[in-house]
Amino acid sequence: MSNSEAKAPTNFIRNIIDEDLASGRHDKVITRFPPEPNGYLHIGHAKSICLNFGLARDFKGRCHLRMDDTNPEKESVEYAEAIKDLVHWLGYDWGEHLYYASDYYERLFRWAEELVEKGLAYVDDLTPEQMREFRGTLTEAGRPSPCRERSAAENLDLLRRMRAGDFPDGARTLRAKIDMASPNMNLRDPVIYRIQRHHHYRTGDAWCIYPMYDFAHPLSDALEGITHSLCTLEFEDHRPLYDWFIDNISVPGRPRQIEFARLSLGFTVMSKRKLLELVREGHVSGWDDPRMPTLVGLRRRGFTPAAIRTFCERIGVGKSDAWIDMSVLEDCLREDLNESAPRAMGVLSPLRVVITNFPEGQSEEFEAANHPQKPEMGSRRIPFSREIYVERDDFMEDPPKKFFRLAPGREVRLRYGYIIRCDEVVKDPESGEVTELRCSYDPDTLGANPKDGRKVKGTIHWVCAARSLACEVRQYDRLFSVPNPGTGGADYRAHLNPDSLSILTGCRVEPALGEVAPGSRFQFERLGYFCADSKDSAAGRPVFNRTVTLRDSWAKLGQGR
RNA sequence: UGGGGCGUCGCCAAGCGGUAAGGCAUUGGACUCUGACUCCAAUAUCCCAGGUUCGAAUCCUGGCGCCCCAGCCA
Repeated sequence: MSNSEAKAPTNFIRNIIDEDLASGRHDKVITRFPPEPNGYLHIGHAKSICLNFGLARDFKGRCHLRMDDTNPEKESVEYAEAIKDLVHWLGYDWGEHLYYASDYYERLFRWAEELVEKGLAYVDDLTPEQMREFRGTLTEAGRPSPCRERSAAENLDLLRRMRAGDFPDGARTLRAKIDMASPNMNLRDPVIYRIQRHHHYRTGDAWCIYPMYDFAHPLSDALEGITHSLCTLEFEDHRPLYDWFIDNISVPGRPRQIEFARLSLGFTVMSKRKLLELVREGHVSGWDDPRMPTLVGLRRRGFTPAAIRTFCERIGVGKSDAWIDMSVLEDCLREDLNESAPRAMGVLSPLRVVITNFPEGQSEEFEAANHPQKPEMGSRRIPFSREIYVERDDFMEDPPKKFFRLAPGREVRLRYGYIIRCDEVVKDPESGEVTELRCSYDPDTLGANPKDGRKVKGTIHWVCAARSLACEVRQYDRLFSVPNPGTGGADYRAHLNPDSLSILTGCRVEPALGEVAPGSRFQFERLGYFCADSKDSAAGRPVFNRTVTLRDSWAKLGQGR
């Protein structure tokens, strides 16, 4: 990892860990990333991954990857495998410490029995509706279930029969016996086991009862020797319950739960439910659609793991609801890509230019550096001939002030090549559209400034007409047109940005780009960073995704495209 | 009107009684065969009101605002 990632900024969790280490409460740091394999990881998960694995790295501890798979209805191996793949892609390794909550089912069940034996849990016969009624409301205490005072022996028998399959789904639950009048709803005798005959992707049909998150999580943490169990803010209210289980069950460890604010990014949505809907309803092409905030989507878009790591570090960790601006992510990306991406030239919207004083049938090759600041990245040869393509946006018939590009009578430098002057503009007689520029070049300006001292301020990218390659380029923009989709009573789908994808087919790139490997990234000079699509790009027929544009101070002036 | 949190520059975020770090964004300017990169420069008195103190963003009191909780989801 690069130097810029070396010094992680401090945050309240690091402070807590420092104190725990100083006070002797813990002598090591073991964290865990506990995804439920019921969906694809997104940038919000990346924050948690970087936090947990980053802490473990910095404190010389370790971080476990644990599938929090306690709800067979929603989970699958596909998701679990994708999670492992993406955590690795992000640059983290759990070593030997891959765990599954489902591997703890037997142990968890024994702990449930322990609770029953201690008179701290009971089997309840209430229906879901009744349970809701008995639970009370935010301002009124709940009432005890008629089953609350069953004997330990009866409860133990009932619990075992629940496991044995003696009762239908949903007929009974195991509940912790805590306090039906607690102002904290989580303490009003929470359910810890439910009967649910559903095939589990790992345990198959071995179980017909499954533990709830609140029960399984703290115990799994304790079992693995987790010292700091980090989760998001909405679990703050669950901490007393988390501690209750740790306090009342003979577990081997004493993990500490700490909550932090989840990540919210502008102009996108992050909930698994919404992301799933976007996929199912076809608003995007799939989980890996380059417009999705999923890690598979970002990867396909061309994001680098390092950029995402830097981002997670830069946004910090706190307890206030944080809305991060997309520009922070984009800046991290540009910072990384500027360093690592080789330069190339591509013309998105080609405009034919004929160099009238350059001999027909003749051609030249120019030497072009692959990176302006990094000679070690080498160079390549770029073909040039009488006919070339330049970007349509780089010509204006009636240019405003400070337009340093082509215009009638104006001179501009061809990147790595000659200075040319626009002598004539050819238009379609019917539409009036500019179809071609006739220019002349100054033969003395290759790698040199004009001898007469005249200044040519603009440099534009271009490509040889004959020796360039046609290709498709997909330009992506934000998926939603408002910062917080779904506000103001509207359905978030109403805020989908209709222009989030535009496919350009007549693009031209320099010939060297014909055989690029899928996934490889380039900076198309003056345009942005692009990567060969991992699915649709093929040898001789490349397809590029625009990862992110370059900063464009011209566009900022409101003059640009 | 129950409980749990949060409130420092447009967006994040340090700060933990001693006189407001940093990043992104923004605005000037330098440099430039990418209007990129890089580089300089500019920009807050800390939700409000009282109080304690020589001194408070940091402590106390009272307000105000926002978020979360009534799944046999996680």
